[in-house]
Amino acid sequence: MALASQVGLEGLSIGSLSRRLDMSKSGLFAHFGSKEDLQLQTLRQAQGLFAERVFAPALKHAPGLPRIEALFSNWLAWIENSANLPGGCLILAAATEYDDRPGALRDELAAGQRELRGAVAKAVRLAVDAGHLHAQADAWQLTFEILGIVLATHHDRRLLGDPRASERALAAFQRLIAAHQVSG
Amino acid sequence: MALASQVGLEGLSIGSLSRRLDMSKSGLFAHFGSKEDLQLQTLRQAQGLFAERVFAPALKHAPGLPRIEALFSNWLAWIENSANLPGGCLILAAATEYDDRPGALRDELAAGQRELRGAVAKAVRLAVDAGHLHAQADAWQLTFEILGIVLATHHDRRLLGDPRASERALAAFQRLIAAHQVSG
DNA sequence: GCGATCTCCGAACGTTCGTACTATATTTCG
DNA sequence: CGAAATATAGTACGAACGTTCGGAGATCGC
Repeated sequence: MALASQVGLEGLSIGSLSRRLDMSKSGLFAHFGSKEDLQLQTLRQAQGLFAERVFAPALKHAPGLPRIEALFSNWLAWIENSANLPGGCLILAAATEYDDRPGALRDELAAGQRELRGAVAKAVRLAVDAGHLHAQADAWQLTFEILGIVLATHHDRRLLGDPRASERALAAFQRLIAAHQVSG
Repeated sequence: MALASQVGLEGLSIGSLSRRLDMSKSGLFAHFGSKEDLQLQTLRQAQGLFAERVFAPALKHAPGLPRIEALFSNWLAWIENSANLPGGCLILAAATEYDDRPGALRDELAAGQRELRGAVAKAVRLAVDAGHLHAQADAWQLTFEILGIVLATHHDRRLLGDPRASERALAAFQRLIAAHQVSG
C-alpha cells in the first residue's frame, strides 16, 4: 500500500516491491497469481483500512449531526495522514487512474465508491430523521458536496502543499451543514 | 494528449505513441530529447487548451457574476467533454499522479494550478467589486469550494458514470453563489 | 546547385517488466 | 514421524521500455 500510494497501482511492480521487501521476485509473485491480483488485493486492503479508520469510529457517535461531523473529521484526518501512506490516499489516486480503464480494478473501485456514497447518504438521512437537518435536504446532493470538499482538500494539500486546506475544508463543511440545518 | 488522458502521463510510452501515429519509435523520439520532455510538452499543451476553452471564453463575459458563471459552465463542459480527450481531464489525472513525485512535471503542474486558482480568485474579487457578492466573501475560500464541485463532478461522472453529476454540480454552485450574493 | 538542416527510419543497447518452470527449505497436521 | 501444504529462491523467457547511433531522403537558404 505504501509503495502503491507513491507510484500508483499501475506503477506498482512486482520487481520493485520485492526489492523493497528483500524478497525475490518469484517468491513474492507466488503469493499472487498475477499482477492484477496484487493490485486488487492492495486496493481491497486500502478500502478496508479506510472503513476501519474513517467509517467505523464514526458509527460510535450518535446518529445525526454528531456522526456526520465525526465522519467528515475522520475523513479529513485520513486525507492528511501522510505518515501512514506516504503518497496520499491510494483510493483517490486509483480512482482517477482507472476511471476509464475497464476491468476488475475499476469494478472493485466503483463498487467501493458506490458503497461509500451510500453510507454517507445514509448518515445524512439519519440526520434528517433525527431532526437535525431539514426534511428537504437531498442526501445525495449533500454527499456529492461533502465529497467535493474532501477532493479539493486532497488536491490543495498534496499538490500545492497548502496548509490552509483543512481550515477551508472545515469552513466549507460548516457552511454546507448550516445551510441545511433546522433552526440554523 | 488523447493517449495520455487514457493511460496517464507516466503510462504514456514512446513505443505505444509511435505505433498509434504510424511512426517509428526513433522518429518520434527525435522530436523530444527524452520521455520527460514529451510528458512536459503534452502537459503544457493540455494546460494551454484548458486556458483556451475554459478561461478565454469566460473573459468575454462582463466581470462579476456573469463571468464566474461562464467560467464554471465552461469548466463543467470541459470535464464532460470526453469527445476531445477520451480519458477525461489530463490535468486532473496528472495532478493526482504527480502530487508526490518531485520533478519538472510536478513543478509545471503546481505552477499551472496556482495560476488557475489565482485567476478564479480574481474573478471572484471582481464580483465583489461589482457589488454582486458580499464584501466579506473570501475569494480563496470560494475558489476552493468551486474546485471541489468540479472535482466531485469529474469523479462521479467518470468513475461511476453518474449522469446526474452535472445537475448536482450546478445545484451546488448556485447554492454557493447564493450564500455569498448581495440581496440573496 | 549545393551544403545545411530537418524528418524519419532501422537496428541495437541494456534494463525492467510479468510470468513460467523447478527446486529447496520450513511449517502444519494426521 | 512422515506426508502434505506452504513459503521462498533461482533461472529463464519474450516483450516492452527509454535511449543511442548511423544513415536515407526531403526541404530550405545562400
